[in-house]
Amino acid sequence: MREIEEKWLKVWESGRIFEANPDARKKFFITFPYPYVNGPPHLGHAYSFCKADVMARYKRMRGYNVLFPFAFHATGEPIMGVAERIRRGEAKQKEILLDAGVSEGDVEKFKDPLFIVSYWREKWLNCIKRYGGSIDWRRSFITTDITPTYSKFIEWQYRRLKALGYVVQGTHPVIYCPNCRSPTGDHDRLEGEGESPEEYVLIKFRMGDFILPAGTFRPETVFGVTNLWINPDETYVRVQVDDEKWIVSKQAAEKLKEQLRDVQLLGDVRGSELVGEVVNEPINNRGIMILPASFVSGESASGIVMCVPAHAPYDWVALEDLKRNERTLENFQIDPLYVGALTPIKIIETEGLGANPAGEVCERLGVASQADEELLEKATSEVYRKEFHSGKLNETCGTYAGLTISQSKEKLTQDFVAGGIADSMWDTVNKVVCRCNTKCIVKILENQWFLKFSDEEWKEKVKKAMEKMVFIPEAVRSQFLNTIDWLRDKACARRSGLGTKLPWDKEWIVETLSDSVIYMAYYTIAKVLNESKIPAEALTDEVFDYIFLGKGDIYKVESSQLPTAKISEMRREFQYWYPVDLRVSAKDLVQNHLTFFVFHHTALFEERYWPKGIAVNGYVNVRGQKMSKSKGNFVTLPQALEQFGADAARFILMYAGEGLDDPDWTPSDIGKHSQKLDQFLATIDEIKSLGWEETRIDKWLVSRMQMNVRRATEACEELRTRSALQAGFFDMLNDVKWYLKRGGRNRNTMQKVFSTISKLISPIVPFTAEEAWGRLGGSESIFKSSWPSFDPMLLNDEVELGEELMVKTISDIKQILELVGKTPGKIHLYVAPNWKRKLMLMVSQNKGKDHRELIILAMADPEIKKKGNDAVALIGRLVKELNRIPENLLAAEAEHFALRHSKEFLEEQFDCKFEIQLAEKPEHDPANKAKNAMPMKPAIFIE
RNA sequence: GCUGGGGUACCCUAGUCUGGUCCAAGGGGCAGGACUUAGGAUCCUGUGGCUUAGUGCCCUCGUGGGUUCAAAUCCCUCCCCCAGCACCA
Repeated sequence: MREIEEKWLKVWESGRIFEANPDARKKFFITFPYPYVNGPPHLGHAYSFCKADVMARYKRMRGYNVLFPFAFHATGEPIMGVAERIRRGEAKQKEILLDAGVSEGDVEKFKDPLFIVSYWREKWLNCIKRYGGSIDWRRSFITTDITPTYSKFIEWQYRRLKALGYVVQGTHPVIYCPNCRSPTGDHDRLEGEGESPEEYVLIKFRMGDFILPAGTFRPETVFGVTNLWINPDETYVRVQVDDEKWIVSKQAAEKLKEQLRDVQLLGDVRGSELVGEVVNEPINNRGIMILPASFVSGESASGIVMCVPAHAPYDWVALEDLKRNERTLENFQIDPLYVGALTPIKIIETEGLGANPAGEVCERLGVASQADEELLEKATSEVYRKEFHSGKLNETCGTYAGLTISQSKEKLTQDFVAGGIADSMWDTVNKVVCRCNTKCIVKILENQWFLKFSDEEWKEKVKKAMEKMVFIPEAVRSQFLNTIDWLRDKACARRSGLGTKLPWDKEWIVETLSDSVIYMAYYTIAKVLNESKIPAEALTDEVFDYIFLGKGDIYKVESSQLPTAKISEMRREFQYWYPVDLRVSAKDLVQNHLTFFVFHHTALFEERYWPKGIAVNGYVNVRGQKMSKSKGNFVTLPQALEQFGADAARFILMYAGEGLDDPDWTPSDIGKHSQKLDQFLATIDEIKSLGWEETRIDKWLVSRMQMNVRRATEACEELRTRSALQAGFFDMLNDVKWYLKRGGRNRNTMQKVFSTISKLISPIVPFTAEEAWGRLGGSESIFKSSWPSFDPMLLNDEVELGEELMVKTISDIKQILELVGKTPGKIHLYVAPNWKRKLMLMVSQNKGKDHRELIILAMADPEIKKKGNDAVALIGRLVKELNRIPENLLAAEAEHFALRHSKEFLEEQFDCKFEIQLAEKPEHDPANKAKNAMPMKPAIFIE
């Protein structure tokens, strides 16, 4: 197999058959997201890439001029991170590299980020080539200022976006590590994965000059507040916040400082000192008491919580606990009668919940005390869910009565804030800890650069683009549309890492997801840039404007030192290749990269250059599990190639899955499959020894082939590679098997069938297909031949039905033989008469009519009428088995002919004599079996 | 939690939109047989249970209900798995 690979790689390379230049043909531009080169390709890459390669090869054979380029991504933090860790001599990092196959000597060189990039680029390049990637390598490049022309391109992109108003400066809350002094992304966290900043509403309770802001997500509950909770053991502080004096937990004060507040500390105060004080709630100015609760944490929001016992199980239980806890009440000198008199104030009416929803649910679930955290969680979510979905605010809530919870939330918040009785602060619901082991907070970043994805007009444009786009599978469309809706402004610049500097603010580097969205346009000109060694300085904005936007006059693109011929060549390339016809990627990029890709295109390019299609696929599992280094089932592409070879790897992956499913790679199955390919080649070598005799079965095979061609073609169009292999390979070969079994021996037919199979599988297993094509007599690459076409003229229903009849009859005979357990001397077959066929068709065409009607209908036919009771009995049976009536029937004569024609074959199969008769006038029917004959189901008698 | 995709036999999977021909295609595994000195490869047969000179019965497509003459397929409940949820590639 290895030699075959080498051989064809050379042919492809020297024939330059994947190098694409504009010509008169229709074009097809397909791309694969350039990989981030901080490691070797793994099976996940191999899977998505192969899908793209299959499409590229398929389209070539369909007559398209296909451009499939490839490049390498290096911007961002991780590569810098690796270099940094090697520089610091981290053993773990070194081990990771050694594991990935880096030699001891090279590891040292990983101190240099540029070395890392070139090292992995080299590995990738060789690997993709050997894998059979049909790439035009002349257009390759590496991002970052390793390729200064690329940086120029990105600068152009951002200047254009800024001019359009799509890059703006703004403020934004992020989870932030005070120690690292930088935002803490999900993967940078020891704890709190998936947490995001949440905005708490702070309800302002007054206590003299001071405000105690209680944090909540449910501002409506202020109508049902009975008291405030404070943790007596926490430290609180008096602070000046902007122009008000607040009391909040110590931690809250620190957080507020990072949230664009002017915070001045005035002094500490123990939580216990606050307990027993009375505050005024802001709605009706009722005085309510501050009571102690251990479940309140200073870490969470303001450290002050409203108690709403009617609707919050925690509050209800805590209050009940407190009522019973005489010692605590005494300690804090709280009047037990006062506390005892606190009763839940119900503010939400929900069907199925009574006067005290929280209390009732707690009682039902058996919550005994505050210590029952698990049960309390359950109770909370139950009450919340019911109230949120079907609850309505009651008259306690004044003008808000009648609103549902979801309706009221936003309105209440707005009104309260406007009325000065509420404020807000950001925090995370659960604890987040940075990799450096520091607890993170929410910080509001200022003067950050954003892509204005929230812009409604922009969103509309993207939706418009997507309306016309092809999505493979179609199911992902809704996912994209959803993404557009929830997309908010996206920070597009960072302070550190590799990449292109924001042209107008060199402090910032364009963030990596934001510098990789329109580079497909760069591919179209990369050939010229690479081959003509065009210097970066020559690529001014005017040049790009002309090439990509058709703006300006080529003779006036003066700021550039470029010859006009080069500029117009690039313009031509762009105009020819754009738009991108299909972008192929795994499903994890849907909500980010792929959506951004459409956003940027709609912002920058003319409508006719907007992307035309996106194909999305699943994630490769290995032995049923998600691939991961820690599970020890991480498989790199070089390993797979070494072990199985390119075609076997491609075959398995493409057969493993399609659509959004996660394909599975199970090494033990793989050897089997690569043998299938060898076997395929071996069979081709045997064709030479066949003769020229042509029979009915040749017609059958050619007829069957038509449908398989059609199915395989349809599957390729939609990148359903599994189905393509099923139809184009497995089903075809199964038919060949039957053909041979039935005595098919025609060299022409076999040549035709095997050439067709070779073509159908060539996008998936290009090496094997080339080899097969060559052995079948093809003189040049199979990829220069054209895709097989479906020819309805070669379909032959009668022959196909005849074979179906054979298969069924054989299996029936076998079944009987098995039951009887005797060796057959002679087997008689009786073909059903035509009136049974008529009756069958009549019944199946009159579904829904009742028995009587059918009988009347049947008796109208003189031929059937003659059969009288037999016909009536048959109608009864047919109605019962309505769903089993085959759609296509052979006439009795055709059936008789088909069986007689295959008599020898049957005799060979069962090693006994066969007699084929018409059931209507059997010559020999001692067991009276002939009457059982049914169309497509001859009666059988075994002697 | 939110959004999207899923759960089919020993395993991987097709079928679901458009209900009936579905005990449910295909591949793998396993078992038996043929060929071979043997192993490998290849080929054939079998792979829910029962029953029978046949075209039959019962049980099965995550769970539990419902609609229908008829449900893997349509509707509802619940459970479980995967991806994404952003300043990170």
